[in-house]
Amino acid sequence: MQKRVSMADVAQHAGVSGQTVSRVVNNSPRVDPATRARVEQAMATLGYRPHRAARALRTGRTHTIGLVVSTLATVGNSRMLQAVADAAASRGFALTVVTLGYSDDISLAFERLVEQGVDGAIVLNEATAAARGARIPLGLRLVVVDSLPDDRFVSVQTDHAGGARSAVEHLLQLGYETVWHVAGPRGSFAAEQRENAWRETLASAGARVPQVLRGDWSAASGAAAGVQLAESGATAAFCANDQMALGVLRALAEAGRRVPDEVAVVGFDDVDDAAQYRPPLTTVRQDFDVLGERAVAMLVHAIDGGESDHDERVATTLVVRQSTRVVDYDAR
Amino acid sequence: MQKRVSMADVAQHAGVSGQTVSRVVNNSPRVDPATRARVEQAMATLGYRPHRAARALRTGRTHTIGLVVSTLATVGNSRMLQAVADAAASRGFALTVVTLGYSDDISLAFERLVEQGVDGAIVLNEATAAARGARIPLGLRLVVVDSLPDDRFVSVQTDHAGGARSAVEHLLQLGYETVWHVAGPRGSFAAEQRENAWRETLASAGARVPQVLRGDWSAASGAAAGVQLAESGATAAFCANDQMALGVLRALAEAGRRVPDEVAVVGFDDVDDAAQYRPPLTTVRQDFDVLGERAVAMLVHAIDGGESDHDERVATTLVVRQSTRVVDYDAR
DNA sequence: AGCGCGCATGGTAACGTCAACATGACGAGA
DNA sequence: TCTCGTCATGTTGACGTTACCATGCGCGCT
Repeated sequence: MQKRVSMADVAQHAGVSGQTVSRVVNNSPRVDPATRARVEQAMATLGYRPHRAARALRTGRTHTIGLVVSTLATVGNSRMLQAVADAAASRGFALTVVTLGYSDDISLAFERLVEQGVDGAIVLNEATAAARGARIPLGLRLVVVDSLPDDRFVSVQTDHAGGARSAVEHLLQLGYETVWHVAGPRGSFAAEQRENAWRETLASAGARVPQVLRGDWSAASGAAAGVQLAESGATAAFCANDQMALGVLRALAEAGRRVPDEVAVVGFDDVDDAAQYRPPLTTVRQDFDVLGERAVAMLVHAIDGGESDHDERVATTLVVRQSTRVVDYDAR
Repeated sequence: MQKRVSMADVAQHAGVSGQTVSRVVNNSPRVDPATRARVEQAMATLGYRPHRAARALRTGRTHTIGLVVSTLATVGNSRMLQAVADAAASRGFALTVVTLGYSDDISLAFERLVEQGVDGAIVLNEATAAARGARIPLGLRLVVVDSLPDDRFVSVQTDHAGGARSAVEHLLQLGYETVWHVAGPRGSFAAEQRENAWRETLASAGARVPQVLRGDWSAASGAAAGVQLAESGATAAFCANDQMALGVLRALAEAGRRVPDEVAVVGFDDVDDAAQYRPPLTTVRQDFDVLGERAVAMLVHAIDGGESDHDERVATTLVVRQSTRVVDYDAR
């Protein structure tokens, strides 16, 4: 690796001072167009790249944001990661990823981020409770995705309640007398929101509220819930995510229940695979790209010293496929 | 944010020079145990954290590695990302993620990484060809996952050929006269390896080699291939990944073919969901954790100035589930 | 003509760290 | 006793950048 090109090199080559080069790099208006052109020419010739570490040392800003994520095993988290990565890149921010691993200790993740000198971080975490209790290092700007509102940080969330309501109402409108629910794990904000909305929608429609079944987002846990659904004679089920719905579909098939003829199933997320489940899954689409984009936008705004906005909410869309169908009264 | 604690502060508090603090931080042996204890005490009291940017500026090492990934839409890539993140964290390296987006231009990704000053990078890229042509910036240490050997970088790969062979042999041993193949996209190293091994295994068993079908790793493309499989009367199919197998399973079901009774299906990857496909999928397990761990280990070794090792290969395991079964000759 | 002001540019120091060299104390061997 | 080597520690400067202040020039106004 030959010696790296510094501002001083560019300055000498262009016959100006280092300070002027700095001004060109930072788009300062106080530069004569002719000089600017000369400097830019020199930068191109020498292949100059600003040195982020030096800049960070001087300014205290690293132009790097962190992403704290509990696990990438769920497809939703992976999709969010990609959305966040792209949004950050388009703003010239680097993204560094920290996973929680088995430890639920989010404080540890914060420590790491501070040490790495990120300007701020986005938290994507199932464990709402953990985030609440955690000590947030002073000066660490935070945007939390899917969390209870908190005055220590700004949050962005999918409209889980609205999405769940649309799913349950869809099933009720098709003629089912009630809808069972396969919920996500306790302590997950998203899971709680979806479950509550499911319960409330049933209640306000005057429908019976069955015992809630609970999984951990994995397809395997969905299958376990599916066995129970089959045993309890459920005719319509709303699953808190698509992967659990996959497990439910398999369990129902093993129990000899046909979907949608005997049992209707709805998921949440609309992951790519959902259209290829058997049968293709009716589900509530989350717009991960918008969610990631908003999270980054709000974080960068905060980093630039802007006021903390209000919290934001992103709408969902119900995607109807073949796992739900109008109840055929004659056939029953 | 109050002023950050620097070495000078610790030095003053402990009554030593900054240099001695530096030595303590870097575990230099030239420090008296008593002094070391005093300095460590001071660091703890003041809550000192080394400033990565300053260190990077001085040493030229950022203790950060980059991950270049084409997309996170495939479950395999997400799993790799998690494995790499954990392996990097356990070595005290930060991980920054760069996605390629729509552009196939990996040189652009390299530029970004160099600018961010990473010490090295791991490349996870479908587009083998793109990586070959790309200009690699001088001094950027590289470990490429799943690529043709190249003397400009070290590589780690799953034993795609071995895995594919075990899948095809499994089917042949069950009694099928031949095995169809749903391949991954052209230009993907992994896809090519699996396809070639499939072809060779059939050939050396004296079996007919059917026309290859091709997808793009997505479940939707698998479904398209599944339609063709049904039309051509295939009785056994080996899919280049699990997600395409999911699509194949649905297409076969729609065409009225029962799996495994009429058609046997095998996948590749063993993603978490595969056990909940209908029927549960026989598949070739890739050990993503080992793959990620090895990639990081080799990269860190290279960064520390070690010699480039030979390329490495990680073994696979065939996981037999219900999508394959011994051919029932009587029933045919 | 003299004065002040806006504008382009330059000089200098500092961000926190670490490598290289310098210093000083102490003990062993001649 | 003198010298030399070893070890713990201190001093200095530099990595590349930018904030702050200084400089000098030209122009318009009194």
